[in-house]
Amino acid sequence: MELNERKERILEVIIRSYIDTAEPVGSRTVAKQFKQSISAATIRNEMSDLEDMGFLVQPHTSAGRIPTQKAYRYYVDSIMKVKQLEEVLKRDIHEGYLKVAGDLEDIMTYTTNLLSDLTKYASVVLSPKVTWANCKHLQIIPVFKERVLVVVVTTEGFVENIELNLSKELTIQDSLRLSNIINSLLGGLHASEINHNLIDELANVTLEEKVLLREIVIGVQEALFEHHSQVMSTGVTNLLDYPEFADTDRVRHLVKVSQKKNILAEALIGDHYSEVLRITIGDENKGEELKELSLITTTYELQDNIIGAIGVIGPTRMQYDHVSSMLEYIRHEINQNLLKILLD
Amino acid sequence: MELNERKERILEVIIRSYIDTAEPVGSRTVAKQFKQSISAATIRNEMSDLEDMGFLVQPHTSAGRIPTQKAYRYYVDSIMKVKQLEEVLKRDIHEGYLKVAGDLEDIMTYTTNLLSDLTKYASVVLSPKVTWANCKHLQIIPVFKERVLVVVVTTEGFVENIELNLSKELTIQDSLRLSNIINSLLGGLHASEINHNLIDELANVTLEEKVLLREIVIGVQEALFEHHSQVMSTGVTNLLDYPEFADTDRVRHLVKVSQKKNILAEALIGDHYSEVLRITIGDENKGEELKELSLITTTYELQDNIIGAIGVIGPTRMQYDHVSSMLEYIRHEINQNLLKILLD
DNA sequence: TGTTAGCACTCAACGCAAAAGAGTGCTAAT
DNA sequence: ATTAGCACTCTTTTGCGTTGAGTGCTAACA
Repeated sequence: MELNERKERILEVIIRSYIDTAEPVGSRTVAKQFKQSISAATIRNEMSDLEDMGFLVQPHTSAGRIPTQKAYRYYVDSIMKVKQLEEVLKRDIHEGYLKVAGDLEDIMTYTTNLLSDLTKYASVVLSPKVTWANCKHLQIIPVFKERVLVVVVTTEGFVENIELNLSKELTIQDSLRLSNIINSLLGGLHASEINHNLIDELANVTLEEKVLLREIVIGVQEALFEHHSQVMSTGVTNLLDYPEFADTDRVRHLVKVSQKKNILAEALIGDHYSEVLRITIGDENKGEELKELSLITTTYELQDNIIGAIGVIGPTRMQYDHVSSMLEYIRHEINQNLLKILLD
Repeated sequence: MELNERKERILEVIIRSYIDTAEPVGSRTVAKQFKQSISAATIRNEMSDLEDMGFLVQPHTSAGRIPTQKAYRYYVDSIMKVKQLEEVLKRDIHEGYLKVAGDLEDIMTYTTNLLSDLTKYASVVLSPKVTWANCKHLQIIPVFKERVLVVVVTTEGFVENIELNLSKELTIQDSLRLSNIINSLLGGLHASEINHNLIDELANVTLEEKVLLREIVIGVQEALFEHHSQVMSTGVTNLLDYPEFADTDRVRHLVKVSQKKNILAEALIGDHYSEVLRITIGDENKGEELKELSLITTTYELQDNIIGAIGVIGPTRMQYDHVSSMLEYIRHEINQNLLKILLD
């Protein structure tokens, strides 16, 4: 749906104002922004049109108008421009990353806090998922009786712990030998090539060891498959400060959402087609729980593979432009930092 | 401060009623509980006395009275009796633990949920802290360049990961050899005996290896020292249902507290003198943030060492007796389960 | 002397109506 | 097509009497 220029400008003013104040916007307020070049009455007519077109609604007859989700969508698609972050801010952020560089977990926590601090909304960060396909090295450590700990290290240098119960208790020697067998396989082959049959055909390995190896490989594969990447989130308390979350029911709902890591993870994963930034507004969100919120997400990469995502959750009247710039830059910083870890 | 029997009974009725309803209690309400054996007027006199003594306050002249923190303290110390949990409930809880037995993390999450579900308050669980003193086995795994992962396994079968940056990159062989050296030390000595000097005096170890060993031991010790035990918490949303948290400011405050894991951890650790249960009411809490809440905590043990704590956070008008019974029994269950893991 | 009935008094809470205020839609003039 | 003017609508605020729960005091009573 295309709008003529004046309608578009009016819509923009209304959206901007509503994002700022959370108050319905009246024709006079809009007129003031136009410095008397158009009268309030004209704007009233235009606003009435915009309402008919589904861009605005009135909470009640004698109130101003507020933007609909359709309006936000139009704003995000056609009006808003994502600016570069100011240099000062960029520098500050960059310096922050310098301090945490090197440690993946630190980068992730720093990012989570940074996002919620700078945007004043809630932030979600999905840390890289360790997958069997990237497995480079593996270490088996006996913990207690038949229980062992398998530590998986990926080619990117990420680490994951998996606890398994085997059919037999291992000595330290056993565990070293088994680790060695798997690691020498990993040295020559790609992890995905290691399977059931391959283990059966190994030479110089007793039948008992084969059983254990199979238990371990399958156990690890299953665990990694089921294991979600870590979801970190902060800043729900930021959201509580906005008037739309003034009543207790909304708060309760919000707190519950923030605790359901899986909902957040799902929302963050979504489909990232070609665009870098993905913005979903209110109902556009998959989860029922996020219908009254907006989400802006982006991904981060290592060697052209998407390995995680970061995002910001806010009210539908979110500062889309500002948050977008922020995410774009922070995504860039993360990519740089991950690369640095890899090449260091 | 001692109260005569009648005052004590009146105070008890008022506290019970206020815990139930969160409404100020009037003389007539109390009189009804006494089945006309005392008149409302007499109770009014007694209540006036109790107010002078600091056990009751009036929100305003024409309202009933509500208990002060002093009253709750008196109730907890001198009136309340901690009953045994009903058998049915005990059985349910026990069966729940059977399902998660074996995995420490599962036990902890189950406990957290159980506590908040049963009490309808918020629960906090401090999982066992891995300390150097209990270190039984240790495994060094190269991750990337100079970065290594050290996996620590304690005598209790708990596991902790520590990432360190060493001064030199290790090969897999190096890391195995270094792990072996430390593990053979751990085999003969108690972990606390391993220090700087001991490493210097080792035979059959090159100077370079000694440097690395020192880096590792010190790095692990520092990391374990700084590493807090994990804090888990649920059920803040439960608290939002109570009328005392109806206004938004309180809610915001509450949500913020629940997110500050360190405050919760500190509150849980506290000083557990001789008593099993520790009850702190309102102002008695250390943190400024908990001044309007009450806390009941208890510890759990393994082989006579306190290794963690569990607790419930609620409004000051908390069901002290009920929560106490609950905690007492759950503590018992945890102890049993940990012992089972150890002996399994 | 301790207990109780009775009564005047206090004060939050509730309901209701009037007033204020913000904003619209319509009409008629430009 | 634009605009000024105005009646109309509906929320919000304010003020005010009413209600009701609960107290404290006094005087009578056991």
